[in-house]
Amino acid sequence: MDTTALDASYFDEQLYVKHVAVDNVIFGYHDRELKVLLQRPNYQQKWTVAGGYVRKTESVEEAAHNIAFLRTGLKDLFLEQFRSFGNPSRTKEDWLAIKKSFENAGVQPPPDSWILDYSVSIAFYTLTEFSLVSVQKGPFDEALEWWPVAQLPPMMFDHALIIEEALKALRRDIYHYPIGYELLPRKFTLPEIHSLYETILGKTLDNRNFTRKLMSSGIIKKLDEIRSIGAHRSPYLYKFEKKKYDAALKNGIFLGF
Amino acid sequence: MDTTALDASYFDEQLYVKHVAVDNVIFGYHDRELKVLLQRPNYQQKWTVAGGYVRKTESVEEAAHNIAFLRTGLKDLFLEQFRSFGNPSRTKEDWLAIKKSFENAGVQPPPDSWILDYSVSIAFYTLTEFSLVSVQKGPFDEALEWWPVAQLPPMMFDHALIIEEALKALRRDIYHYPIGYELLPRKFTLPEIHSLYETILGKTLDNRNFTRKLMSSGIIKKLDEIRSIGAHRSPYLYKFEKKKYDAALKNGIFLGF
DNA sequence: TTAATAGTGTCTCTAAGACATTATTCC
DNA sequence: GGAATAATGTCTTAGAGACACTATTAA
Repeated sequence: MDTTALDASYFDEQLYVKHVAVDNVIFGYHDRELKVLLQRPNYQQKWTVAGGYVRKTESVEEAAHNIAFLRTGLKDLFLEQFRSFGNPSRTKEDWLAIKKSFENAGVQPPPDSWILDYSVSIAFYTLTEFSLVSVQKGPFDEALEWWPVAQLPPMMFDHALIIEEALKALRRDIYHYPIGYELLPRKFTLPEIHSLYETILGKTLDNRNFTRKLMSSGIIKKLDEIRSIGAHRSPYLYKFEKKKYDAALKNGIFLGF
Repeated sequence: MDTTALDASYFDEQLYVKHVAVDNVIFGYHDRELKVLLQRPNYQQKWTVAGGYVRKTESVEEAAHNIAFLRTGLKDLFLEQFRSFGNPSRTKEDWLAIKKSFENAGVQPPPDSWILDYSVSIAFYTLTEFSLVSVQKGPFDEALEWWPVAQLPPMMFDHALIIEEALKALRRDIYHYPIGYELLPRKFTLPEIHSLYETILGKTLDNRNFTRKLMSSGIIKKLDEIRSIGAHRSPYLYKFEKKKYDAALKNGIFLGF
């Protein structure tokens, strides 16, 4: 939230639902690291999660999808609402900096704009395959970058907390949904998905037990292809079984790693 | 939400965060039934969940606690935020009825009041011990009653959905938190807690396995007392082990029933 | 003694977890 | 053949789930 506030159209008080923001923690996976897509508004030192507001004609879920689309160019990403944040002080401290940013951008917010007031943020997280994303910063962002969740830059507002909670929700959900589908390329190797789970859960998983459980769930399938890279044994490629995957999404599964 | 809107002070646009409502699904347990505390506004046929708005000086969690306190007279109840609801049509259909209720109550809302506009509802559920509650209806409620979740009356807005989702969240959380503590009297019998879990989960649980697992978790403790009722063997009383219970709340446990 | 409900023990089977060796590829 | 990484099988153990009888009370 709060960031895309810099888009001038947000001052249109008829278009948006006042006092309600949507923040979307966009996760990506690359180089054996879990990353978050963050933006830094013009003239700001601190970063924010991808955010925006809710049009009066759309649902909060649609707003969250729009935010993801704006920054990644991708539609229909996996998206989960995990919590809302609302208290009088969560944004106060950083308002002045934000206001300055408005002015630096040549936009003069009305002094009593609702954007500067108490606002509740409905937080989502989104999963996306890293290589598909070509990040697109907004007109008022100085930067839009992937950051490793393990080493975040200084964050505005309560956004460090929001990311922390998103990560908790992701770690909870990984046991119930086949998360890998969203974070890996269509074809992937066992070591890749193994490393993904280790990264997200932040612990090592025995490779034999991991493979056994994953295969017995039936959601991935071995292909008759090999990826040749390097001076060592080449790994087989795997893909998700769409049917099993959809069923798992819908009904939940239990993957007790 | 939406209901306590009938309180005239909600028209004070300075006091409350506009467009943000809090709905609180208050669960109680009695007579081997899981119940929800519902209110019916004056002159309305349909019922609503306990709800209200957020003061600009408080957090959404505080608002939810206040709502629970207003209706039950109890503080510090177990309270979980489980989802937010926001789309353009969720309340539309029932606005006219609500407006009528405003007027019947002798209160004339300004025609463009934010209360009638798009509003997002942040939904919580609360657990409370049935016998402790003396329900207190608000000035604009015609009724405030416990209803069995299995047989709900006609509900306003999307409140049937909200209750359904609250129940899903409760069923999810029952595996991770020692829910019984909030819904049972301080001293209770094994058949009582057994029946509580069966009711919430909507399935029968083998009494021997249930007892074994519950006791091995250590969160309840057998007392040296018996409750004498009826022409049959009298059950022992149990109580929760506060320390183990607090640890379970904080760190989560796994009760795989 | 009977009717009603409370309380408890054992067996089986599945699956989680611990653990180490062999296989492939390229240099 | 050596270095690097991929792949795979077995044993042990804990716990989930199925199952039925005995104990207590009061009428």
